[in-house]
Amino acid sequence: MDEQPRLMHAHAAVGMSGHPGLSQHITDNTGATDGDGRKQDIGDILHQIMTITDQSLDEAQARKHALNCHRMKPALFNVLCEVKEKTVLSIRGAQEEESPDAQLMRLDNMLLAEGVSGPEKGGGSAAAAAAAAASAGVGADNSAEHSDYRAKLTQIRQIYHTELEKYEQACNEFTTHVMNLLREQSRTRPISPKEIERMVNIIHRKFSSIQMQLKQSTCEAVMILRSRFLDARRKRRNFNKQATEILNEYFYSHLSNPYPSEEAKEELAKKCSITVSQFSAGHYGGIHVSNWFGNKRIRYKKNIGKFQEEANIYAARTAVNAASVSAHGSQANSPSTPNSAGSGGSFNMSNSGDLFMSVQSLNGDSYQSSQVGANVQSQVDTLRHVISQTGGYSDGLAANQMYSPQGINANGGWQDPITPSSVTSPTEGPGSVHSDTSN
DNA sequence: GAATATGATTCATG
DNA sequence: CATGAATCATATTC
Repeated sequence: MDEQPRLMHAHAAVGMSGHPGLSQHITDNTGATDGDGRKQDIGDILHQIMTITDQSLDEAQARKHALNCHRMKPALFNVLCEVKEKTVLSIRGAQEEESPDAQLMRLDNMLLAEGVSGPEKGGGSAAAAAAAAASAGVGADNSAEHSDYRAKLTQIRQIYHTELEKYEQACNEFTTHVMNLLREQSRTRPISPKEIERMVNIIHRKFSSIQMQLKQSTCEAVMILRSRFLDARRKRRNFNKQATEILNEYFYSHLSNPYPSEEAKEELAKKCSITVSQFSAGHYGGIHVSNWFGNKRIRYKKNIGKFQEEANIYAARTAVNAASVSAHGSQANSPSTPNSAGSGGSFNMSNSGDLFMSVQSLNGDSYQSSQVGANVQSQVDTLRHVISQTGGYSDGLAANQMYSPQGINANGGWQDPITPSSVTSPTEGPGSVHSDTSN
């Protein structure tokens, strides 16, 4: 393929030689002699070609037609062909690969992840939402909370798609137009299919760069939208009363082991979100419940006294529930163990109360054993609370005593449930309470 | 507007 | 990876 250019020098020379006399021989050329006439002819043609862009459309059409029919046309065409081939050769190879490919990929991925591009709303929304959620690192929240977000996203998606379509259409139109033009021109000047293809490629590249801009701005819009909503989500929104009550209920009725399983969390989340009204509807997920329990545990432990009242309240409530559920057994109204009242204030204080020892061991068992144990434990917790309430509620000294967090550590409450052996009285002084509750 | 409550996040740990 | 602990940042309260 590289050998061709050799032949062209001659022709090129002819073409070149025509130029100098170009402007002089515009007059008629009909009866010219061989040498002079041809030269003049060529000059004329070339001139016409050169000036064709300056003419009006009709004129140009007419001229074009005239040129096409000219007897010199095939020869000139050949010349052009060869010159072209040469230039094409030099042009070829300058096809740089697209560098913005990576970026485009990123944009595409993001759009896909955001659910902007990709499958349409219908079946795709779930996957899109999942992808979005996954990318956001936020659990699978329900859609209620995000309806606004969804709506805006849909809006963006629509704009994006219409624009994309528009671009696509424009691109196609333009491409076909150019192709037609080139095809038609290929009768006049040499245009290889490959060249047309190249042209189309160029056009496509141009349009794809436009598309990239579109994608970029779409991404931006989505980012802004999301950041806004993410911020909104990040902003603290308190659980409403019902939810906190539900959570507290669970917490205090499982005080000795306030670690809800995944299912329990889910259930709690569901329960909360169901009983919840408007603004935070659907804002509950396992994550929130986990957060809540995490915070609750640590804060409870940090300052048990502060939560005492609350504990009593919820304990009583759940006790009532438990009672109603489990036939009887709510004779807790009779605080048979006054001793336990004091320690009862702090459930963890595991003083020397036999009851608590047994309870603890019970707990220890229940950790490993099946749900039966859990149930029993729950009941035990409840009862404990009731006891503490009925017994220790009146005297404030209980509240004072329960400040000692040693109870938790001592009886291993949450920390080391499996080894109740640590129940043995702690050597640690009660003074450790105020370790750093300064917050 | 400071003080407190509280949900979320981050980081270390086992 | 779930949890505890510390911390952040906002909401609520006074």
